[in-house]
Amino acid sequence: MSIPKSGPLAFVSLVRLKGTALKHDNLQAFVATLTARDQLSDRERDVLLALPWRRDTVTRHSEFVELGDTLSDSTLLIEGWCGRVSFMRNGSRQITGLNIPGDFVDLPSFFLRTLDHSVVAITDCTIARVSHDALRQLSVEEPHLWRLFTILIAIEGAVHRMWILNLGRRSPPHHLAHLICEVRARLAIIGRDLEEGFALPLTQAELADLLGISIVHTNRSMKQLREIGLIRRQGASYVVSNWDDLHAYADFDPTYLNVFRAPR
Amino acid sequence: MSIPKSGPLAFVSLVRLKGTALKHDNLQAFVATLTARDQLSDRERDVLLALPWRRDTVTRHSEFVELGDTLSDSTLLIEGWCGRVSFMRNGSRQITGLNIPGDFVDLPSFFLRTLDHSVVAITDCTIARVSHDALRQLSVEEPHLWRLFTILIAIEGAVHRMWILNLGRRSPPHHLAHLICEVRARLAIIGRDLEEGFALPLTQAELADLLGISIVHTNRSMKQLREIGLIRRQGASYVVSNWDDLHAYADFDPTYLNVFRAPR
DNA sequence: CGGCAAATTGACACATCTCAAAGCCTGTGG
DNA sequence: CCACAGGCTTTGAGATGTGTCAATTTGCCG
Repeated sequence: MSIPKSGPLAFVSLVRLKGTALKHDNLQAFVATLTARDQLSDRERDVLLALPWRRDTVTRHSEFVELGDTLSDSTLLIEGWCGRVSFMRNGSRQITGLNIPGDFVDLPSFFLRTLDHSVVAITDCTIARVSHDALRQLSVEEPHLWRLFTILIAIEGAVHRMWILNLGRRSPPHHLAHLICEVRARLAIIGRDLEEGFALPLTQAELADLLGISIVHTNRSMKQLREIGLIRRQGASYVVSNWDDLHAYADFDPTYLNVFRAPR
Repeated sequence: MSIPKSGPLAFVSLVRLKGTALKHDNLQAFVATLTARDQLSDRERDVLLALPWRRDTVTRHSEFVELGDTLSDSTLLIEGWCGRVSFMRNGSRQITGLNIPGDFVDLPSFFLRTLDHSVVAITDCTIARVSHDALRQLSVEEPHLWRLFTILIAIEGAVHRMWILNLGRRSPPHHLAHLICEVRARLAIIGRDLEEGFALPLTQAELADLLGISIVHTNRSMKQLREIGLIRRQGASYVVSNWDDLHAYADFDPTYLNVFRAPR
């Protein structure tokens, strides 16, 4: 694979090759998502850190993986939120996945070559890229670690199925409530759940694209949760009054997130 | 792993252990889904056939993988259609995936241990089961084959994302049209697309659970496609008048199915 | 304080659901 | 060969849910 000689691609490569080395705690969230499913030896942690990561930052709203790109490296999200976005020809968008720190955002690109969707930064993000070549080598030398990566893909599949259920069979307020529960459960895995509340950094327009409804109706759904007393406003963000109530309302069962540590 | 001594589990095991040997062409569809993505050596084909498959049949409407089961083997679909079904506590169902011959239905269970959904036979099915132990061994001895299995999971993820887009942003008639296009494209991969038409063996009630709408509205959506002239009735089933028109109407782009042969 | 993005609201049109009744097809028994 | 039962499809009518448009309010930041 040769480096393109000119044109926009050359620029892209330059951008991709910059980036600073990774500090140890940059991988904290990633290690947490892995160890939530299986034990990691100290050696394996070192192997992870020793990968040729290239740290980089990305500003809100930038589309750092574009639909149809043929990628040569995969991106790990270190800090911030981003979302998978699918488009239709008529321009409407649907958020098909939400990623938080510790998510290996486009591991699928390693397998699929060309991605079926874009990845957009919802907040400013810190990311780290590794080359597919390095991953390929890892797959040979570290079968256990590699198996865990595959499990992450399988888990994302389970999350996708839950979203399909949410879209197909839950009313917007229930869907929204379920989303809040899921996000909080996933934040808990990486040790970032705040008991007092939750901060969804999503605009109501973005939430609408996630819930598959209009902005106005998103607003009304939020209002409904507020009126039922499940969430309260607190300054700019919201607070969940009682997580048990919200779980019950949303019919939330975290089993699909596969959070249990077992040798696999 | 010992065989349970009594109770329903004993019965289940008995059922699972029966089953006859696999004939060569039973794997035709599976080999086709693999070779649509990468070349397979003759040796690899032999390895696949040599796996300790146990052939079995399953009748329509039976739920042959149940939500929460902890499985010790994975199921390949040889003949017939089945669907992944997710439930909510209130009993409503959502079909979160559709499987046709050649699909490795619960490969995910190998990674997840306990499944987040059920698998239901939509028609009478012929299946083949392999033990997770055999798969584990394969993963060590046949890295290339194994990588292809992982790719199948990643592709299913892409299909899930398309379904999320369909549910969130396509109107029921467009969603239905898209489904028909997808099914036909997937049947083509295994060499079973009929130029003259299509036969969705799904009841309108099942289609409703897939489209996330009511039965009545499913019927009206079908009618609408009929009135636009995209499909015609022919006896009990339907015929697509013009696939190009249907693709255009559904905004169908098969890229997400990842049908191209490349070394991976 | 002014400006801007985001959130909120009201009014009305359109989409979808529910309930209930008919119609249609197919296999079965007389 | 006909009548019938049962499962599926189709239709109508009224109740709800959701979208669109357009205006207003809120909160943040310089």
